[in-house]
Amino acid sequence: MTPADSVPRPPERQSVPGTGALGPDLLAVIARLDRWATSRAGLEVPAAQARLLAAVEQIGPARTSDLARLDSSTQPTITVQLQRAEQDGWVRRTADPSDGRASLVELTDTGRGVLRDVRSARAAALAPRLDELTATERDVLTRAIAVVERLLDGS
Amino acid sequence: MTPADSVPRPPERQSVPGTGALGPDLLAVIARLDRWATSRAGLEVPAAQARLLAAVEQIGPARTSDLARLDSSTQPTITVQLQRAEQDGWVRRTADPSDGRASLVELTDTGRGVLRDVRSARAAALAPRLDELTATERDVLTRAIAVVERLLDGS
DNA sequence: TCGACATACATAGGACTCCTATGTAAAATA
DNA sequence: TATTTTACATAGGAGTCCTATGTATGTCGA
Repeated sequence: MTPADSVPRPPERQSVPGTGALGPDLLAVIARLDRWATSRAGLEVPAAQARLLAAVEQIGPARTSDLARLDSSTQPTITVQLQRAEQDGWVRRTADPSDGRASLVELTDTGRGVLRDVRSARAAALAPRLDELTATERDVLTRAIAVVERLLDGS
Repeated sequence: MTPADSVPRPPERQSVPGTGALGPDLLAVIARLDRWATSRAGLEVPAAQARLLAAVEQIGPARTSDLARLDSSTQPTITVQLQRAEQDGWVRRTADPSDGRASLVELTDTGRGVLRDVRSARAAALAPRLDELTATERDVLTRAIAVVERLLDGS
């Protein structure tokens, strides 16, 4: 019988012992940062379009449903966003030679340019604040990015 | 003279020397994480309402415009969200004794309960992935949260 | 080979988010 | 006290994103 057995425990105060409030804190702060940066970048490109372009760039010629999965979205949502992006000439769709139901989506040169512009607008919005951080703090952010990517790619 | 000094550097590849692609990378990954977590938490509470409750909790009895500023939002947006939250009994508004135009918003007990539930749902959504990380990785995230908070509070 | 089921995408409808423009009343100021 | 400013409310519209459902193609077993 270990001492722990005889000590009455207080009720569990966290549903997930070991991680504590890390999850909610992390989500709260990223939501704030997301809104902060979005409101400053003054993007002319709708956010969902920008995310779509980044997704297409990342997984190359891809199907609608693959893009939906990458973006934690749904197929109908991506279908509609793809229609807009195609109309704007930002992506190109070709029939999938191996599957008559599917099409493959890829960026056009225009789309690549738009994506580049979006990224530099975001960089510009955030840069002044990043410059005020210490090198150590920036390093923490860099490493955190890698951690979150690993967390997201877990499945 | 250190060896590093004698090594020819490649040309700057980013338009923001010193910060590199940190800004866009950071924003891209947090947007992904935000969507991922939101889609899994299966919240019954709309996201904007949850953010509002957290804001009210954070700055206590507060005015509409103070809440808007905290959330990088606008006064009309917060006004509407407050109306919903008040109808649901999540916040209470009292006249500001020192200013007839303003009212002070605070959480009700119900609102506090809702906020607690939202946080535990988010914690539960993220916990399995956080548990797969190493202690070092979780520590990086904890420190990154503090860094981002400092960055956001810069003004 | 044909029917049944699965898969990939399209369409429809609705809830939610959030902005700009503008109105109203109270406060502050000249 | 007249003017301007401030705090909040209202209106309208663009965007986001989901579930439900329809259609066509692919796949598989009888």
